[in-house]
Amino acid sequence: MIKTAANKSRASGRITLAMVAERAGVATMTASRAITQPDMVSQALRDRVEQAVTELGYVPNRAARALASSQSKVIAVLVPSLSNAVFTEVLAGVQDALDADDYQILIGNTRYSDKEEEKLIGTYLQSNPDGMLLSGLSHSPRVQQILTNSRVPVVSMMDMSTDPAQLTVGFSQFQAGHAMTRYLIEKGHKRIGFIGAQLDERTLRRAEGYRRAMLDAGLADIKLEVMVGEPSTIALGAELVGRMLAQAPDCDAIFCCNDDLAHGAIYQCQRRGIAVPSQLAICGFNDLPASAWMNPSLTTIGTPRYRIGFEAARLLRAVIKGEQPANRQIDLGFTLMARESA
Amino acid sequence: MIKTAANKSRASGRITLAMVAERAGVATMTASRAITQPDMVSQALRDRVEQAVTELGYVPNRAARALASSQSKVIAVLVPSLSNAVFTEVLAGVQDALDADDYQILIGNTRYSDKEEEKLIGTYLQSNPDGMLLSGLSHSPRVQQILTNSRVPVVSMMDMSTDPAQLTVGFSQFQAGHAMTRYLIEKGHKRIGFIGAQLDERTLRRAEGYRRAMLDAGLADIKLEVMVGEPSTIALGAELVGRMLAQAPDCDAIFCCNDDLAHGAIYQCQRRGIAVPSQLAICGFNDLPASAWMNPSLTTIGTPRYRIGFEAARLLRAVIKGEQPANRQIDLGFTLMARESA
DNA sequence: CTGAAAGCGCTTACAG
DNA sequence: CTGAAAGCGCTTACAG
Repeated sequence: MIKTAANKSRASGRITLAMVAERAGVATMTASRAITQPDMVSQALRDRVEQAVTELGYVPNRAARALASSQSKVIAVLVPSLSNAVFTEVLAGVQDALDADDYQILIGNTRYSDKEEEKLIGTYLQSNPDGMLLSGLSHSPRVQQILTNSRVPVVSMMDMSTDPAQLTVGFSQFQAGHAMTRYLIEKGHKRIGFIGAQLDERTLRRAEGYRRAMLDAGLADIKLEVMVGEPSTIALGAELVGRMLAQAPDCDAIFCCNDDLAHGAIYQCQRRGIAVPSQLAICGFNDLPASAWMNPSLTTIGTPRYRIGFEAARLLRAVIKGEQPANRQIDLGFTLMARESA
Repeated sequence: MIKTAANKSRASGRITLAMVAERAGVATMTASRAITQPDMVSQALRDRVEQAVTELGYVPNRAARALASSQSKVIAVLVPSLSNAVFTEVLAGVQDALDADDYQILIGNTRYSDKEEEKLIGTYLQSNPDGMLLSGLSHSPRVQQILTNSRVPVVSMMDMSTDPAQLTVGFSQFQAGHAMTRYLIEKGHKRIGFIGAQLDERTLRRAEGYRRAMLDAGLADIKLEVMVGEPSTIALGAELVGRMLAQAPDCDAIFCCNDDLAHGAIYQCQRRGIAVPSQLAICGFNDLPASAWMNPSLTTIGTPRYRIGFEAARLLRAVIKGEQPANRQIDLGFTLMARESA
């Protein structure tokens, strides 16, 4: 029967469990168990199956397993960027947390686009994932609808949610933006600018924190904001510091919404002969590796992105296993790194 | 029959093609065709199926499709690092090249480990990928064996191969290392150090290029090499420039095997009051974004990593489709970026 | 501990 | 252009 199957035109040519079973002289079922639940098979048969597996070079077919068990062992992770070190560290945390569990991790890059996110979620849903890890809290209505219908467990990463039902791991982007602004105010700065790019939800929340602090201190001025939708780069930071200075020449400190922009701002100041921090204080957000090393070193917010990925994956795994997590919202906090630039 | 199926305990609860077909009043086959080969179905039936799909919110089951068609529509990509911008750009190229083709891209991070690579390839083979994209030419014998047995098409990225049978997209790491060293020699430097970290195959090939040039110029000296297995970081570059200077105090130029190390070296020189390039010339490899902007700007080798990913994916796609590529080895070259630091 | 039967949700191959 | 049957390679649910 196995041989006939192999002769039929639809056979893939791969070694199948049935072939392994035949070689080991057991039923397919037993071969299956010997591989996936070895404890339930006698030592003797287990050995014979293992040997057949080795001799034949058997590789299980994941599609067949997924179809039969309706368990895909797939976890999809969506991040808005792969060129941003923040998210590659999130991914590293996710991978480390799931490493031993035989999960297949599907990494999706939404490129900061709701459309891309929708497309990726649609594609990934075809793989019937056991769970999903999403970046951010804000998703298009369609995405929310699709997610609800699919009944796939979802954990949101990066920011804290106000909805207690939502599973979330991150820190408050608003509070971090507020804390950095308070730091600059307490240093005696009065004309504190904010440079924001990409304008993703995290940047917008940081800007809200900045505005809250400026308003409360009576320092708010719309001229002190430079917001652009382009992706954050060093080159853009260099350009925007110029724009800020043109727009608010008396600006004495700039809070950049991330370190890339801040690096560009500092390099630009160096070229223009603007002393940092004495003439212009500059700070960033995320604490990338270069920030501690450059001269002047960069004052910034340290963010726990590796741990966000790690804890989010643990939380998702627990939920997939049917556990009721004690804490559905995990706030990992942030750290203000006061250095030379501000 | 469909209803009974839904009542059986093994049903997943998902909407199936059979349900769509029933709703549209056609056979499952026709529903299948209406979705995957719409041209082969009459307008009337196609519309009815489409409507049923929408009403039911049908999502195709990829595992079932893969199993029935023995076509996974999966392409696996293995890179040694996700924190290294070089490889995230390679991935961006791969994604862009495959974007329209409905391929599912499996991204694997080998962390510069042969063991991890072996493990990932084993896992990915379970998904019966249509093709694989690998970083580098050097793989463990076991991996080569597994790959050969699997008969999965493979394209190697990053370096050029001497084996004409191998599908390869990249540039010569050896020649690039050689060119940078020649540049420093022609600038009049005599005591040119080489700093290498991670010691992956690309770094080793660059070092060989350096040695060849030094040897030919009669400048070779083992004291001028600092090679360590740790991952490349800015912090490590800062440390190793100190080690180089301790080991070869008369060193007048340093070729760092990548930009991260070079950045660290420059920052360290700034802190120690060593003038770059007048006292010590420093150059790197890869031309990361910061390299053009920092002060002094970094002399380095520009590498076409986005295009490597893009062209490698195109080549793989062509091979999967059964085409005979005109060129099995695509050399994308490199560019020496002469700037302020050397 | 072991196995024969049925089924997971699709597509292939063949007819009509 | 349309469809009934069989099969992809595994696991579940039941028996023994």
